[in-house]
Amino acid sequence: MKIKEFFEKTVKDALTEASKKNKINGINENEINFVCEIPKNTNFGDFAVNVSCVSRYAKMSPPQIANIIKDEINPDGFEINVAGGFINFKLFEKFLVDILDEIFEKKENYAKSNLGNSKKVNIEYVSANPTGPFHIGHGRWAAIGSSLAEILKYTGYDVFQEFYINDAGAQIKRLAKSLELRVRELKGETVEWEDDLYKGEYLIPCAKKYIEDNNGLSYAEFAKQYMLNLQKELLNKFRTNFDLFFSETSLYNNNEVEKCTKMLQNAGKLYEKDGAIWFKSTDYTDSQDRVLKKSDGTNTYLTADIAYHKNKLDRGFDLLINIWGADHHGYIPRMKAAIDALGYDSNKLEVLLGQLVNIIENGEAVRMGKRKKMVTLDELVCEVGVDATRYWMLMRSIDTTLDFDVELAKTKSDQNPVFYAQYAYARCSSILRKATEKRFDVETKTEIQPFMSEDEYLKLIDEHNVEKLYCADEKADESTKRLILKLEDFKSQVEAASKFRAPYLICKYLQELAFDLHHFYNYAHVLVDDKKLGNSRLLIIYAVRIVLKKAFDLIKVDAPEKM
RNA sequence: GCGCCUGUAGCUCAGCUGGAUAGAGUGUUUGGCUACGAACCAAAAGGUCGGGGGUUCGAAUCCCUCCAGGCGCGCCA
Repeated sequence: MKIKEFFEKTVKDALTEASKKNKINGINENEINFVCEIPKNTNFGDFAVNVSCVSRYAKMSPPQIANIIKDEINPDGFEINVAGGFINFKLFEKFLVDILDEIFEKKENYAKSNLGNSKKVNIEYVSANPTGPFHIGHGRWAAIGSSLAEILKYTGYDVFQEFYINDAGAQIKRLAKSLELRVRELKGETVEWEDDLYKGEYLIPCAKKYIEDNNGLSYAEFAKQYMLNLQKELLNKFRTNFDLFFSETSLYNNNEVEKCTKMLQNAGKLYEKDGAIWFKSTDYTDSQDRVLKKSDGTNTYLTADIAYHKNKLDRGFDLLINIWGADHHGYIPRMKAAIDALGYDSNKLEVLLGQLVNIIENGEAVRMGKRKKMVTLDELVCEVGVDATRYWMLMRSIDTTLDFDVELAKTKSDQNPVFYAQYAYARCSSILRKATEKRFDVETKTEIQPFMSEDEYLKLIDEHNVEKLYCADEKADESTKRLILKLEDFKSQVEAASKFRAPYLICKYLQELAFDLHHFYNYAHVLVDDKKLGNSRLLIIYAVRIVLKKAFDLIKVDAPEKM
């Protein structure tokens, strides 16, 4: 059990007891939820529970209530004091040792949970058109989707990751035309480009390949495959691995679009107007009805997408998570309407709306667009690296617009917070290496023997017997306690990241844990002569390293042994 | 006009299931390497939590309203 939950329960049980003894009256236990938190001012204690919320039922002042509850608690392993409406708890060493024990026992499974109860989740993200290279915005969805998938898996969901290829529709015709023009250009022709074509230079190498060997494929097929392969390569490099690339065209080939439309018709949700077929989405929460079949006989994007969502639901997923850009927000009601109209439960669709990424160049925001030259995700990754790019994309809540200053990212990449956290990991690794290496004593100018032998080290880790956490140094002891409590907090953070679909919480946690480690390092020398103390501190470093590694794994960022 | 998101330190952002003196990074100023990595740490300075109402013992947090910015409101995808 998490420490916070333990104290919440402790207080609640004490309240129940006090109520039984009629020391407190008038409470409705179901309505009282205590929240345990870490006081900002740690002089009060390590944890605190505010009991003021009881006062409105009990008609007593918060301090009175706090004292009554305090008397009902039998402190074991901690001490209690009351200040105002707060009951403060100060932990004894044993609590901290228990935390370290748990980490050593669970190792790379520390903080793992079954929150998701093996629920089958399909998470769909990026889903770009195969008409051009990814821009920086796609990088945000790739980073968030792939990290969220890791977090959900770690908290007990059965996760399936999917990429929807928008390979049908008018944009593919334009792509084919664009390739054709590039091919003709390469052959020496002078061609005329219409405004809505893809004039980006990325089609030139594609055209060269086409001329070399097109395998009998049409311009459309060739360009589609070429672009999709480029996208897959980059996703792979960006540590974003999908279980399935689902083609929109396949829905047409398998008649699924038509079948799905027919189902809507049978449900009485379609009508004809102005030569087009409309879906009566206003029967649900949409603000207007939507066209499924245009008057020229072709389907809209929505029509195939509805069939796609039906397909996903038919595959037996309990939950569909889609990551969409905020510009698609108006699309949610019509999709939910379609799911309900088909007889499924639209609550199974959960759309995470991510605010967009602004590119800042020379201090000005540049509007994104595929048809003009701009920084691609690939270029960015080449310049600043996968780790920094992923971290940058993840570290803010998806509710805030991300301003991506390309110049800053390129020239000052070592200011990226990811290095701060990675440094903490490298530092831990270094200390653990140093423990069994010979060292140089600067005063005596002699070599001194290693802190411990390899065998002793292995035995220490294996037995992980923490004998002495505290010394007489107040700063060292304080930083020790703080660091270990931060390790315990990882469980809460992973759970919250999963529950709120918020990978940025892991980044935030990494910053905090790294800070506590650096702080500890500054005040508490690890390899000290006091063997019991030194061994215990070495074990703390080892535990920190386990937790840092796991946090990095969840966001798919490297944890370097050296930097 | 309607819908969603945002407004907190010079800048970038946490905090938003209501609780003790509103936090971090960065920038500025200052101090700390002769033991395990100074890519670090410590200290100072920096705030009408966009404005105004309301709810209550208590509001950055909840409700109402106004203001400002972003995005959307297609027989585009």
